[in-house]
Amino acid sequence: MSKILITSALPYINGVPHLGHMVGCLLPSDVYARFMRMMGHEVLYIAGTDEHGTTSEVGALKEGLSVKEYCDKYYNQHKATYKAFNLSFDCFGRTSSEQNKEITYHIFEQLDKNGYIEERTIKQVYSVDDGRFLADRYITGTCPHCGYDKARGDQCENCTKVLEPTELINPRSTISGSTNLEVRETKHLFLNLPKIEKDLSEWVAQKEPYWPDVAYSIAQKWLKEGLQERCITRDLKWGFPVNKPGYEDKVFYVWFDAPIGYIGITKQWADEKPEERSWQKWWLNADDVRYVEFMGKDNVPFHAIFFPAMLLGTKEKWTFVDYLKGMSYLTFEGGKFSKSEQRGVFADKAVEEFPADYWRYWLMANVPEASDSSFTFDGFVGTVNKDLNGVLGNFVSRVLKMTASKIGAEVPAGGEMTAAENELIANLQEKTDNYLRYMENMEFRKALAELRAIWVDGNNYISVTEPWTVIKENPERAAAILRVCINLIRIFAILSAPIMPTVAQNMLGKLGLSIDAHSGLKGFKVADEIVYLKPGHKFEVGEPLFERITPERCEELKAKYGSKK
RNA sequence: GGCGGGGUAGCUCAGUUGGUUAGAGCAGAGGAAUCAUAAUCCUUGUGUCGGGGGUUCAAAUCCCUCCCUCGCUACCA
Repeated sequence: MSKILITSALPYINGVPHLGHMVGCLLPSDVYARFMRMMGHEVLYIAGTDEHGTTSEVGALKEGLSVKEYCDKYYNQHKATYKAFNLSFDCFGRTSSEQNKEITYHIFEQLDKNGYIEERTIKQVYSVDDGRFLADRYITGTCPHCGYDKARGDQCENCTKVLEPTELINPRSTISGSTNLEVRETKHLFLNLPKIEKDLSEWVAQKEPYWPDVAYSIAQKWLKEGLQERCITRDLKWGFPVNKPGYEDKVFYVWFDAPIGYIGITKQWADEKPEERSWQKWWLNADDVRYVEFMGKDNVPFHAIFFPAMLLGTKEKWTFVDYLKGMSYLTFEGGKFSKSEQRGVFADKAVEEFPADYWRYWLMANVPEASDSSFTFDGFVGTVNKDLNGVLGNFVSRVLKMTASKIGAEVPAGGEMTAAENELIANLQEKTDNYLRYMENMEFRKALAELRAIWVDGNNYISVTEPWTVIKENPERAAAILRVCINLIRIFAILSAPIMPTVAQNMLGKLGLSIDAHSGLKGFKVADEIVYLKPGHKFEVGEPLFERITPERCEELKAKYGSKK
């Protein structure tokens, strides 16, 4: 057993996550956490909301709430949505917590003490009417290159040219529309990344064999171009006030305290039961911890470069990421998810339409590992009807109904294992080994393809052995076949549990078992598991595991969620 | 503009230390079976591997170039 620390990139507080967010980091991290627990490891699985920054302040303004109220509201919404998706966090915390403040201050003090913090005076656009400095992105104006009148201060979306906000013609505040803007000087703190660069390069270099290509190449790219000093403070109200004399009216940049949030949230978790939990055991001088991070590809530089640099600069022995799983994006019916355009399925609506496990299965089977992948309702409906209803659900149904009607609602007695069973066992063992290996390596698409192939073997076995025919002349043999099939249901449930926890429990429930009572996945031996349930063990047929989705329903969904522009 | 990912069957995607006839699932076609949710099982692929050029006995894979697409580009997070 080893200690596995798992984090998912922290979703930003503003708004409801859509399926792309779910599959980009939250869901795969949950599947991995559940899997590693079933493999017998000590897992700590941490996530939470990322709350600071201008975006929350503006969002709160629009809703007429204080920033605190705004964040409380959306924090609860996030939490409820993830619960509905069955995400098994050990703690779902917040970057605005007192614990995170404490650790952010500590890390800053260490960086300052070690000479990595610099004071710089910069010029920035100030909006007099808004009473705040504006980030480049919050300034809109006419592009000097192409004349597009909604160009942002950092880049023109029309001609894609990178801009300075001062280049814009007729600049105005995106927040209020005010044109009463002026450039003011303001003093800020910078993290001296060039001074840390050498240590960081050495640290990245030793990671090469372990990181996925995407993550490693992105990290290399940043190092190759050379790091610049990075501003870590902002002129805002919502954030942790900077704990350095002369900076009391400024806060830390959201990206400074957000990754520290992983540590801060771990402390939130520990503080719930201080007598038995310790955050340091996971984060400081914790040689026995393997740390795996999940995130979208846009987040890789922050996790591969800036966060490790911050930790290196403290000269303390923090837990650094061992494996960085960077995901590509999920598109919706070939386009982007867009809340403003009402395109795409958002997580809270998704679980109102179908049980979470339908989504969990489809998303994990199509997770964008190597490149962007595309959600389509046709694909989703096809998968639910074919894989879940046809292959898995129907197998459970045909086995239990046949046994109940022809023999009785208990595991039948009699008969022996034959060559057909030995072949089945060998076949399943090979596929199970593959499945476990893929899951351990976080190759989720391959893992799910293998899991599906395992279910297919069940239907294949029953087709070949034809117990419905055999029972007429050789009831003993039919009993042996159906006994194997009922045990297959249990095996399928256990193997599927990390991906579809509720379905797995439903399957085991039919057999009068609980998910907690199984023997785990480590060293899973099909030959042993296939004789686990003995003759006489009662079961109930119950309701079908899944519901089919009709073509009409599919069309309704497409219309409802804006598949057609 | 710069950098990175991707472009493979009708659809969603595997596949590069260069090597027989390029694969899977779905969809389509044919068949088997009738225990089961009109479910299942088997069989079935004439693909300019984005275009062009090059290296090589041999290229989806390596090199050059062009096109399309997604992302990043340090003050969105």
